[in-house]
Amino acid sequence: MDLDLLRDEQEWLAKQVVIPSTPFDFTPYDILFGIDIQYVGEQAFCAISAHYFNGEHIQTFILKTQAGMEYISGFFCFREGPPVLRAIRKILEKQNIIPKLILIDGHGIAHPRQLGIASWIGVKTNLPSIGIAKRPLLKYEGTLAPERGATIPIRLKNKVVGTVLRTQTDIKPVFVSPGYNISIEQASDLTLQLSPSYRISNPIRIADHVARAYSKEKKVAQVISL
DNA sequence: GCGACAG
DNA sequence: ATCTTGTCGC
Repeated sequence: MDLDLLRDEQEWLAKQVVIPSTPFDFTPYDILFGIDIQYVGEQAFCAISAHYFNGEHIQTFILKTQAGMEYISGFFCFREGPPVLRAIRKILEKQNIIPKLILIDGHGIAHPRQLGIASWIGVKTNLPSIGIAKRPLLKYEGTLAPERGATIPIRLKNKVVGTVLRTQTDIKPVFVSPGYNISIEQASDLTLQLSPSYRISNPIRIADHVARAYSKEKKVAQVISL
């Protein structure tokens, strides 16, 4: 695998990433997607959970497809991106559902080359996206207060690129960064809103659950196969 | 050279 | 991410 070439590709795509400084006005009945993948070897089970911005669950979709390549830290977008893109395109054309925002496991611009999986998806689809990771990729300073809603910034070369966010009191935080076309602050605010009960946001949590079940050959009611 | 390393 | 046992809690 030619990592130098993939690095060039990431740097090229990073130039196309737009991060506004002001929030966008979403409507309670705009639609967002929560996305997660489970792997069995190179088989990828991609689940997409559709929700309204008020949090209400609409529908869940599943697609079994091939991983983009092996996993290499820092190059996750090339493994997870292609399967996700296939699933999104199938929903757009076959289900006629168009999201206003995408939430995905992993980082956005809080990445050494500012091109995590969320940014890759955002650039490829031209849709606003947020990356929410369970572990940091960049070092950060400071101590996070124990209460739900507490935040501290994540910096890259003295520039703020994301937020350490505590979604539940006394529970480990998550690491939020914009993927594409959404502000750092709104990315954090929306993530908190969409995480009413658990550490992981509901849309991603449901996608994780469905992808996990299908990766183990188990069926889940009310899931649409793409 | 050594350690660290999203999912 | 996956590999794995017991265990705590709703």
